[in-house]
Amino acid sequence: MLSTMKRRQGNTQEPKRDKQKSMQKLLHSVGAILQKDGYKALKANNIAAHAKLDKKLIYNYFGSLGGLIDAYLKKNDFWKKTEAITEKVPLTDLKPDTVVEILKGQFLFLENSVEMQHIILWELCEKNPLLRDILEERERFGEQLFQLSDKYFKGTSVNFRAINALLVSAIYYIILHARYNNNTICGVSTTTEKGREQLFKAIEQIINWCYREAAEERK
Amino acid sequence: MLSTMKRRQGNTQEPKRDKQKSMQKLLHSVGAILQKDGYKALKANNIAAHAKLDKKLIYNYFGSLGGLIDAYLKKNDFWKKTEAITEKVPLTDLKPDTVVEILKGQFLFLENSVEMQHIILWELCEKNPLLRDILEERERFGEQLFQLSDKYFKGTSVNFRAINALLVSAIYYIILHARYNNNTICGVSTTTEKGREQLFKAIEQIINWCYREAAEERK
DNA sequence: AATATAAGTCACCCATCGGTGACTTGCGAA
DNA sequence: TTCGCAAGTCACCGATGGGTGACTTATATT
Repeated sequence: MLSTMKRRQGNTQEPKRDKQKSMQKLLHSVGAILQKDGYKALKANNIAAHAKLDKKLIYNYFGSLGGLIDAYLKKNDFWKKTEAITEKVPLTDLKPDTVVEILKGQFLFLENSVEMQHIILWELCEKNPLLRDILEERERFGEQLFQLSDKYFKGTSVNFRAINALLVSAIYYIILHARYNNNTICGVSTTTEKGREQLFKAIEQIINWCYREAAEERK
Repeated sequence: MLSTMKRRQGNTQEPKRDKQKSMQKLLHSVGAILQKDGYKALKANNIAAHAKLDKKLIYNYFGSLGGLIDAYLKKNDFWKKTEAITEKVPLTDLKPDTVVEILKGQFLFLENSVEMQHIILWELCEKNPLLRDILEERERFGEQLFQLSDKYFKGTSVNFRAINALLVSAIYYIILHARYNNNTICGVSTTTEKGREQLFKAIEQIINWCYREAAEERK
């Protein structure tokens, strides 16, 4: 006992057989593969090879391939990643500029997060209760934001939630579309800086129209 | 010779070995499977089983599984299916109501065409030159429409193409999303009649804002 | 009726998939 | 130092994937 303690503390070498570390490696490999090749590449052989472990360990530790992937999805709260966007903006009011900033932030975040793209694509392609949980969490967070905007639109003809649903959906589709099809949508390039500016400006305009319309009706 | 002719004409039975018919069967099965189970189910064994033919014929007639699928995509001009939506509307002018009708039509058509949903999903998931061709054809057709709207928006701050790019993208995403996730987006249900009405109204409002803004700026 | 050829059938190849039983080996406790 | 057990290895399973060689059979021509 003393000898093993000594050896562990004496040199920095870690034990070669560490269940916890192996589990972490597998979970990490799920994320890496998801990011690199998408959810379709999440195969037992792939993951084990990436983690440089035997695939048997997937079944020893997580029961099944699905168990490992579920564990990965549970561990990483993806909605929190999107929540981080709104950390800089104040959460007391929801002025037009703030809304536009949040939507732009969503666009830029999603554009840079290949992993998030794959998860959204995954949600569109397959029925998975865990993926639905992620979506519902995201909805709950969004609802908090919308409650701040209610004072502007209550009693007006502007359905601010519906308009944002359209804009958020548009952002999602456009980014997914741009992954493999670098052509245009309605003549607007989705991959160039110029096209993105056009889209941003359109979003800004729509949001401003919402607030203007609501203000006019309330006069 | 006479005997065979007689047999063919005498009874209505067709020859059992008909290359053209077998090819048609295979092509038709591609469509049927695509509609029923999506592009992921387009396997050689599946298609052959559905057509009640040996899978060898796929390779005899089309060279490969990909060749068969490509032949199917070439045969069916999918953009023409979406074009049919606009057949009822006049193509001389593009008033707000007409644009709204076209967008609503896109929504309803896509909602009912499972095959089209699968093709759009396919476009998002995989790189395929033939699928890109379909998209480009669709773009060319859309551009014809937008040229009719230029007189309203030229020289104004309204980028009508960008706003329509957002709305069309939103429609696509919302319908794909609704396939497996019957929850809400930004609090708006995507599967109920009520939610759809909210979205339609929002689309209508945005389009009207475009024309109003352009008219005001031109005064 | 005989025959050449195209149409269609069938068994089989190899790669990959998720998953497992039986084995070996390193670690920690006594 | 010994020893039990968990950690890890490895060969292998059945199912399924795309694809093919060699065979049989129907059909049109002579």
